[in-house]
Amino acid sequence: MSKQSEVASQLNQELSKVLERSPADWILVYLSLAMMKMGGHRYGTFLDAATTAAKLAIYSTFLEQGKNIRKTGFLYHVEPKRVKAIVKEIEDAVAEGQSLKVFSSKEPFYVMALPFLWNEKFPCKENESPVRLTGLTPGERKSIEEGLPPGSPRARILDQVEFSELIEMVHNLSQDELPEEHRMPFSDALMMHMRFRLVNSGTVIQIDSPLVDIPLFALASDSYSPKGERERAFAMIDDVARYFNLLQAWAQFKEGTMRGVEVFDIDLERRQEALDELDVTLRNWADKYHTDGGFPMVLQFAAGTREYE
Amino acid sequence: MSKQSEVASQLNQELSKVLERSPADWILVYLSLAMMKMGGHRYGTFLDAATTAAKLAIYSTFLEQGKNIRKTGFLYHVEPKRVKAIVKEIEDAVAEGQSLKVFSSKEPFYVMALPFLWNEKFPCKENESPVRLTGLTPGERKSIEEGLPPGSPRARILDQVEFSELIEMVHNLSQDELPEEHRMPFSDALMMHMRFRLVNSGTVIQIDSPLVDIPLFALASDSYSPKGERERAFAMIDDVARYFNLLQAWAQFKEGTMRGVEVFDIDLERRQEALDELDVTLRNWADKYHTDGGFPMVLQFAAGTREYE
DNA sequence: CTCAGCGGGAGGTCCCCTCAC
DNA sequence: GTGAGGGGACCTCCCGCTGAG
Repeated sequence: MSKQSEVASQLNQELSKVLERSPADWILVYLSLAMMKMGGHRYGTFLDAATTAAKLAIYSTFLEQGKNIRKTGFLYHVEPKRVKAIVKEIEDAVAEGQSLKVFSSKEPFYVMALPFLWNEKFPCKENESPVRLTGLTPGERKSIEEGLPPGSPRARILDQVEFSELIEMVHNLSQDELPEEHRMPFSDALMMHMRFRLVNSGTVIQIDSPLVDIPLFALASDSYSPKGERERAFAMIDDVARYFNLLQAWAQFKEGTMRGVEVFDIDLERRQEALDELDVTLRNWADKYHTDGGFPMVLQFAAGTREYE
Repeated sequence: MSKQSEVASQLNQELSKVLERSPADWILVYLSLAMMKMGGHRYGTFLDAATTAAKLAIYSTFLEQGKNIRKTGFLYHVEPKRVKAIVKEIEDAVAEGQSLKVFSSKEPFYVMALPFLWNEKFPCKENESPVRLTGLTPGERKSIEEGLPPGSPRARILDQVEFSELIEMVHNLSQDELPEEHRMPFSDALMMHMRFRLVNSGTVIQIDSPLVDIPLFALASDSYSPKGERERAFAMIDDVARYFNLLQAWAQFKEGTMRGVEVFDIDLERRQEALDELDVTLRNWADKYHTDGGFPMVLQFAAGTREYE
């Protein structure tokens, strides 16, 4: 964790040279870090989601311009042919339901669905040992079991073949929900990707026991819920999306919307005091004006070190 | 403006079906709308910027994983070959300065640079008429001049050929700053794109006078500064980037950082009162703790209608 | 001026394979 | 395991062209 933070700050310094503080670029970078590094989405998934967003911007302009393909194409430097294809793609998606390539969730499907499928396909009965390898003494089984971190759910420990089967199952399951056009066939590369991701996210633990010469895999978390930095990363995305939504209303001069930025310098010894007071003040403000059954409102705020100018 | 808002809200409703409220997807959509529709960036520019952001996430992980190409590739389902190319690309960019494809500014270069180049290449002297077409009576010249909106800068009015020349010049100027690898040759498609964008952004006005059978072009704003909805759209991007930056510090449990969301319902008659009070309260809070020469801090907030759950 | 179709090239994302350390 | 190389499939972004309303 601390190593990650170090690298991150080092990276930020290097990037400031390259990006030269264009705010939109920073938004994209923050988002990619959150979705790929924290969420574990594929590189291609991020690109697809971004492409979809850009297509929606094109479609939006297409409607505004009175469904004029050529004009829309000129405005964004896109071929009329391509504009037409994009419009058709989106209209089909609206008509038939989900068929655009989007993130659709904070983490990839297989990361979230795997624990359930694991217990379903490889159940571990009360009186059985989670370790089912042949040629092991009860003592050796026990030592492997005890090698697991405390709090691990009671689930069977799989060998590489079983684990690969499970991954293929969960992959096929995730593909079932997708439309025919953009399903991905299962491949070794995909398998390795999912395996690394599951281990990296802490959902699965890989055991390289000296007792057996093959790697074993154990389920590490039963119901899926990220902790700590990962959990906050997801909350961050939620907040930013809502905040963006609020500011968009503000940018359109909609009534009942307000935004503000307060820039100031503070004595570090009073910083925590100030933040605590801010928290209380805003809660009181919201409480003061709250009316049951009233118009739905939200206030978002964030305070911290000023890095931008 | 109102037509745009109508279409936008109609679009939003359609999109909610398709996107199924994944917050990261919404962030991308908001960003694409702001950069492409408001900023006037090309479709390809948005895709390139998003790709660059994803590459940076890969590079970041590459460093964290001890410069292990293969592992990085598995984590994001990217070929080792491609990882290597991405790493090289970024390291070259850091070493040699700017060479990644990014937005780099809120609006494309040519939109901002054109007014200056216009006055430089086609100066309009004090005692000359801005209209330089042959075969027009002084009265006809005057009627064309008076057709311009008030507040237009004094600049020569160009015919289609001159305008195209000017566009090509500003395009070449913008390409000079780019590295050799990804320069775009000038093309008719690009010319039409820039022409539509300049007119659409209000920087240039197209005059289809009945007196002449060819379209004329007039400069509409001298120093470039967007107004109204466009101006707010850019402020919005700034705000979101800073807010994202603050939340990232919060997600990493950095000290002196705070974020909050207050959800409440309000009596519509008291809404404006509440927002005004909020504004004053937060300004007072910042003033209260401000210390000259202290630690740099920023507070951001936004309040409005709650649409998300 | 708009819409329609055709051609081509370049580069990227994906997949698989082998070989040496 | 890792690095480094080969291959091919497919899609998308760019460019150019011509012809029908």
